[in-house]
Amino acid sequence: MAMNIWEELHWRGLVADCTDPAALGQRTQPLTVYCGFDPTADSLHVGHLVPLLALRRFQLFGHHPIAVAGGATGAIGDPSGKSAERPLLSPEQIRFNLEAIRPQLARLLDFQTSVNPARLLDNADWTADVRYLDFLREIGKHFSINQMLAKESVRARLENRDTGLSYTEFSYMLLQAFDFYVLCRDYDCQLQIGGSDQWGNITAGIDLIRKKLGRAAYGLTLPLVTKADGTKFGKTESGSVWLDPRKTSPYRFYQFWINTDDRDVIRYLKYFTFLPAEEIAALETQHQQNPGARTAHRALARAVTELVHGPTATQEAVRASEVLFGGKLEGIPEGTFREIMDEVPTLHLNRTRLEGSGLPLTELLIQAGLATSKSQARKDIEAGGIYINNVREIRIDRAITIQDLLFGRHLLLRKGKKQYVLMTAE
RNA sequence: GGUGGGAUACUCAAGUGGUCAACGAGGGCAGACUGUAAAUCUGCUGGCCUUAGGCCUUCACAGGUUCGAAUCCUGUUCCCACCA
Repeated sequence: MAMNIWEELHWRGLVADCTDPAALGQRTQPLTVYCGFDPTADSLHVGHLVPLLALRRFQLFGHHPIAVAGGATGAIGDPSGKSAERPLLSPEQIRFNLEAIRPQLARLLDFQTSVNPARLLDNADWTADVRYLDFLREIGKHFSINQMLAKESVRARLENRDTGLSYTEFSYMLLQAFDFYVLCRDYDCQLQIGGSDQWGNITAGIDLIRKKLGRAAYGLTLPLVTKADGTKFGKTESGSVWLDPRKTSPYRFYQFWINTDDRDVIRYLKYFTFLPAEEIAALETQHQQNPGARTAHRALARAVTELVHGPTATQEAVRASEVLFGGKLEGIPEGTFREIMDEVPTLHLNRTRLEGSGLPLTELLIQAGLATSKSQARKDIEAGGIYINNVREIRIDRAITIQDLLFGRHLLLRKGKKQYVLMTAE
């Protein structure tokens, strides 16, 4: 049976809230839907995938998606969900971030299809030249301070006397409402989606549209991605998981998904992949019968990595993972090492340092970033947490020499279960 | 402006002259068990030295008292509470 987008979003658990589920659920006509992405960093991260993929889901069901890169809103800073005032980004930084984010937004949407091609817009295009007085008269007049103060996102900040809220960030809501209004007026956009923290901003836009255009517009928020252990989604020891392969390699990206908590994996398959319901149901059955096989984890990691980094990079990430976590390194051809080098963090080493008595392992660990100090390195070795070429090394006075190199040039250092650094001696 | 209280390691939080590199909790790292999961248990968690152990630098900042200070005194900065 063919589902519509609303049923699709529901079974995936992607509807956190909706302004008018009845009206939207009955709509069969294609709809124009938008979501904004502010250039707060020089890359999107995994948290952005939910709304971005949601746009794609709308597109797959025949609707018209618009991704808005927030050149204007990014200059102000959204206070929603933030506990403290953020420093303003410099114009150069915003421009730089914007250019980095655009291709990432473009990558997951289809701009070629003739029926409902995606659009990528920048809200600075219709905001930058608006004069302050005009904005206050045309837009600001429609906003009631009382209502704005009542919004959760604002109230949370006002209740906290320490952090407060600047007029600038307070105004963010108006800018986003203005975006929705312009998109509705010029592109017939009637639906805005966003994270659940966007509810206040979205409804502000809906109100503005009703007052200025006398039209009905809708909002739908997506759930905040949670983790079973209560920690924040999208973070690892080394920080955020980015979509930019230069900031988070495809290997690390793949590993991030592989390491998903058992309790979250099925939910994530629904959130982050386009796999059909039957396939996810099958994976769920397999997962419940034999969680140790990690079939669902593999499917999740592969699918998401493919979406973001493409099949080739995914193949390499899978390959690297199989080699590194497959156990013994014996019998692995050198060519595989070369492939892995692009995926795993790699350190180049001057060959002469390994000659003679060699380089102390403790120092090497520091250079590789696997230890912060010599004593830490020593402790890790003593605790049995250090592996050379996947063989545990417990001698703290161990030195690395040319004899340790695989194929005369590679050395695989490992700390704990899954922190690998590949070293190459030249 | 007045009075009182506070500032301790990644975070919270003990410690009020020596036994303090500093209790405890959380977090982090590692180990065991497993499945690159969770839970549980164990060890580590300022730096340096090859271990017992030793050395160096830390308790807001700058000085001082003392054989000896995170702890006492003086000044400085910043926070909080109450009163104006």
